[in-house]
Amino acid sequence: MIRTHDAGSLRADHVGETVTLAGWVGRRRDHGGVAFLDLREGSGVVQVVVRDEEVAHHLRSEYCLKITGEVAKRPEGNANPHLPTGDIEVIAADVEVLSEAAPLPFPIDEHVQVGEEVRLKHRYLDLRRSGPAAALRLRSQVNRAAREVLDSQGFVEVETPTLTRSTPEGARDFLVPARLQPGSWYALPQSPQLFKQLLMVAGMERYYQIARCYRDEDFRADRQPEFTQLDLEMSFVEQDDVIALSEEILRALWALIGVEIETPIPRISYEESMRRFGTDKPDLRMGLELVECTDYFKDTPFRVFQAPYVGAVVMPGGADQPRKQLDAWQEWAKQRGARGLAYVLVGADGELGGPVAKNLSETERAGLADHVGAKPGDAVFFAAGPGKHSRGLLGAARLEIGRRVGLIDESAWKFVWIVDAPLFEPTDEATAAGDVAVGSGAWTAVHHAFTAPKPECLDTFDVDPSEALAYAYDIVCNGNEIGGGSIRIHREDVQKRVFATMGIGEAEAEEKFGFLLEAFKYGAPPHGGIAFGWDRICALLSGTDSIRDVIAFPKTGAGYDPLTAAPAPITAAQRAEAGVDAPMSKDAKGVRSTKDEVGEKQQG
RNA sequence: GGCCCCGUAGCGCAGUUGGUUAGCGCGCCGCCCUGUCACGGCGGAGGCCGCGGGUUCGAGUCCCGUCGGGGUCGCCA
Repeated sequence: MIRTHDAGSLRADHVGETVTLAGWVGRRRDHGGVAFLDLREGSGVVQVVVRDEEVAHHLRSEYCLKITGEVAKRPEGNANPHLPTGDIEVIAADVEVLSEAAPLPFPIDEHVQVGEEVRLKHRYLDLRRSGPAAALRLRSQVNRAAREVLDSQGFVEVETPTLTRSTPEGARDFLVPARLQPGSWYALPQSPQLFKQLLMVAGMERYYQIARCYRDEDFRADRQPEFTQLDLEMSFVEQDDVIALSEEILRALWALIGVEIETPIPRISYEESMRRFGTDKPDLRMGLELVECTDYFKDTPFRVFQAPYVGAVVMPGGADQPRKQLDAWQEWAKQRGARGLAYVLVGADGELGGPVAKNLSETERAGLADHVGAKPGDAVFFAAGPGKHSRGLLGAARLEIGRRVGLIDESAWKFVWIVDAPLFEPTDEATAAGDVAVGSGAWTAVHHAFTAPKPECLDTFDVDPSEALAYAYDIVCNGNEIGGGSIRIHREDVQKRVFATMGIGEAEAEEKFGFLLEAFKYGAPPHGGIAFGWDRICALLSGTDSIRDVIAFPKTGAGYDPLTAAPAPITAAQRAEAGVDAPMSKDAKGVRSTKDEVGEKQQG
């Protein structure tokens, strides 16, 4: 090693030692006869004193230096209590410039705000800053902690292919041309789902992988075209086993930031979550639940409330909002595809105000505040219409209210399992939104096509798909879904019935998943697993809103990498060699259309 | 794909009702400074106001389009 000590590790007991350090010039304070350099490297920062003005004068920010000198106690009154190394300094005897630095595109400084675009373009400089660097180091610890838990439980870490056939999650695939078979393409995996099930058939019994996944969809703050899952699968287990293991992993992760998760983590059913919070990923850092009003308004004269579902959510202290702000709520609702957000204001005297109030009957008005739990001074927002949509709107309103009124306990970590989700949902969105039972055929898997029905639904799931519950579980933290999994189908006959319910014929199933169905013929063990959204979990642990902050080299919203400028055009020669333009064979056309159809039916 | 916000010096931003030579802070360059720690002082360089069109006597400012970034809905285990 070029250095003898880590700069950040030096303390008062090193005083008198001669050390050699290597790192970067942070801030420098040149007083003419004496200059102070903040030498920064992975372990931290230490102040170096250079008394030779000839040496110090030409040093610049981010020069990479090797410094030899003696550790000295700082003169009386000159200690810096803000620095771990603040009691001492290194008196430089020799300064060697290992590497000069050009003027920087942005300052490497803690307290200077820099735009994300320029940071990503020079991400290697961004990562010299303590915040971004800490995020990557924490992520490394997260990986280690998970591996320790899984290793102690006898899990086998297996790498699965990234050049593969499309897996059936339902997102768009990234495709890679196959040079040796022009016209045929690999797909990058959306997840290792099928491979991990095959590993169960293979008798690995306990598999895990920190797996890169690829989905070609529109991106968000919490989405990247390539992202990471902690993916695992276990044989001979039931839901409780996977949940127990998951909780052990989560405890180990949150312990890294000094948080103890209480286990068992509470579980609520999908139905209950939708009813109380209007979402399948409730943020339990705040109370304020939705109030069912369908029965309350069953004889209402107000036409808007003559709907299959009417619900409400209270905004504490919302009655004194100016008209402008109440109008803004209407805009807010319209942005989410609703017609508006009906509201009633409860006056200080208990009298109801707002445009909706006068449309209600005398009795309805009398008992309303009581029914929804509103106090004088509160506002009550209503949504009426198809259940799913209305609940979704109220659920979003609940969160928005929480943010505006400050109901969310930002210091809390609230975990919850969402269990007993429906196995299927109607393919037709309009029908689904209307909550109207549909007759036959058009069903799609809520989770994915390999999720087992709960044991009690095993006989009836294809007779009455709307009532069938999935043997699935999602883990939610502070309103973020951070993982989800299921017990899988391991019987060929059940798998075929699920495919049939989804309208996937035998030929299609054979074409698409023939290798899996074949595998299930040879003594497939019962198995189940879970996948955690690793980027999101790391972002939560780092206290950042964007997963880009916990990815070493992230892409922008358009899937562009500002650093390497990928994706980039290819040459004509590359095109020809890759076989991108190979004519489509008749066969290929057939395969393609089958694919499209299946893909569509398996959305969600 | 829809909607909202933002593009002004290397970075962060200001720029009035459309009106002379487009500013401020940091950084950068030069000189000075022996105890600073977001050191300080003096001086200096640095601009296709994202791009294209339009309105106007006159556009950083108003209008249309476009590109880029961020957010959000759709989409997405």
